Amino acid sequence: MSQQRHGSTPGEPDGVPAFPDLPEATIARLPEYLRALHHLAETGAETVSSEGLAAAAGVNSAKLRKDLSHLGSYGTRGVGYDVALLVAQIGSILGLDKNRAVCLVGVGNLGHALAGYAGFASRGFRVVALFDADAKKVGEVINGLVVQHIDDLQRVAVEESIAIGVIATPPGTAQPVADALVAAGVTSILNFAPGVLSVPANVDVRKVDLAIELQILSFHEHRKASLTALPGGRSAPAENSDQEVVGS
Amino acid sequence: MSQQRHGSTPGEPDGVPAFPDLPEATIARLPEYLRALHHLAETGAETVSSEGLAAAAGVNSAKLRKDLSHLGSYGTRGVGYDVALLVAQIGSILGLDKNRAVCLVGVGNLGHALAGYAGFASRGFRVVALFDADAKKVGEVINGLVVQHIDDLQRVAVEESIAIGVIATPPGTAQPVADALVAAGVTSILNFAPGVLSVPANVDVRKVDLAIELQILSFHEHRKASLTALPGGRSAPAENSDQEVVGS
DNA sequence: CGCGATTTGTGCACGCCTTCACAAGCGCCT
DNA sequence: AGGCGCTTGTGAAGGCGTGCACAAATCGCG
Repeated sequence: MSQQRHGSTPGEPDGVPAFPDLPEATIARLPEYLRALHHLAETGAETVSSEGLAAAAGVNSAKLRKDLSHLGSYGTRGVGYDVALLVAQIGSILGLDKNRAVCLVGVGNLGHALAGYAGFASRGFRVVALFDADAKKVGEVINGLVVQHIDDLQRVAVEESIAIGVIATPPGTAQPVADALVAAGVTSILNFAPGVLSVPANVDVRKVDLAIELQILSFHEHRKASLTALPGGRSAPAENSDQEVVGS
Repeated sequence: MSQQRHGSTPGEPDGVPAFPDLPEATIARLPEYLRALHHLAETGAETVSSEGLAAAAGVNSAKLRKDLSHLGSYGTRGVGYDVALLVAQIGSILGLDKNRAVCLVGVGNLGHALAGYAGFASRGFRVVALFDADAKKVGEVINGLVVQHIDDLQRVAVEESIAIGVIATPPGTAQPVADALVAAGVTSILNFAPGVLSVPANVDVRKVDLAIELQILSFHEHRKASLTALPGGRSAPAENSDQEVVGS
């Protein structure tokens, strides 16, 4: 601290700088903090200690304090953090106050579910368009949105100024869809299709592969099975304590 | 190398030890390697170089070699890796040859899609049971499986020896469901509900939060927007090259 | 007004992971 | 048989992230 850090950066109209050098690991945890803070706010809490918020978010309290210190000094020593202030700050840093428009490509099994997922709207995202390559799906209404043909992607993306695209197509068509999204000006992609996408350097891609998650669990299952096979009896597990989350 | 490393560990009936000390980061990448290898095998490739496989999996070739070296010496210098052998080895290490039984709790929007997700069955997992607390959902048939009431979880889990459970319920019921899974003997949980689960130390939990992924993308979108606002004109992006995946 | 209790913010050390660079090994060609 | 090119496997260095432990700061109370 000793630095105020509250002023705005030149070129940034609103009061919060963009934090270009925030550690990636911290960024990945901010949404979790935000969720925990919202939950605390609903219970009427005015302030939280780092210990309390850390427990609610499932992390170490030292890590939480270090993460928040990167955003500036928003706590009061001896008291804790102001819940409402922190909610506003983190939301602003994540750019959630922009109410970002998102489009979804591929309304198959998974895409259908994503189109109706309530968790998106409740956290600052608006799904504004659905696309599919299958003519039989075009025209279908899902959650109040009409499925459009993928050929209309470019036009709609520009009209609605969509910057984030979600790919929920079969693996084979993921790459051409990504190319189309990039051509339409999308600069962030969330990909649910297995496989590696090739995109320009200025486009960010995050991948979610449901089968990979299960395979990682399977490995640990395999490991646990071979451990309990030999050593000095460990049938009854330790008492219920805190969470053990594997991997990242 | 210089060590053979191919023999089995005492207590491990089959030929592949459980690799208790495999780095977590390596484990998380093995499924991606496996997918790339399957793809290569379909195209008829007999062997792959680390460079080629790394490209197909979207990672650095040095990282790939170090990862594979942890599994033993399965490559031939001057030639590359035997695709079929590597597929078998990684599959075995991940425990995918066990054809693991998985149960899914919560057949709402997302759970419905997961129940029909083809990617599970094609990669060594069998969804053998669906549960829900809503009496109106019980009895419904999804993808050939009948939705059962959550109260039957314990009985069914034991009958089918289910070790992996997937939670796709609303946030509020995730913790009781996790408790029920643990009580039924499940030792690995894949959680799609936002929030922190508390489980015994011997149970592994992996979390997938779709909204968090979008929020991370939103941050980078925010950052990019404030960067292009000021500096020496960067409107046209760099040429299409390799992927830039943000975060982990 | 001063003091003690409490909690933040951070310097520091440790460990994990990544990346480079190269020696060791293998196959092929002559 | 020998040499040459190619590729693996790995030692070492650097960077990042985590967690401890403590100084600095704030509040409340006597």
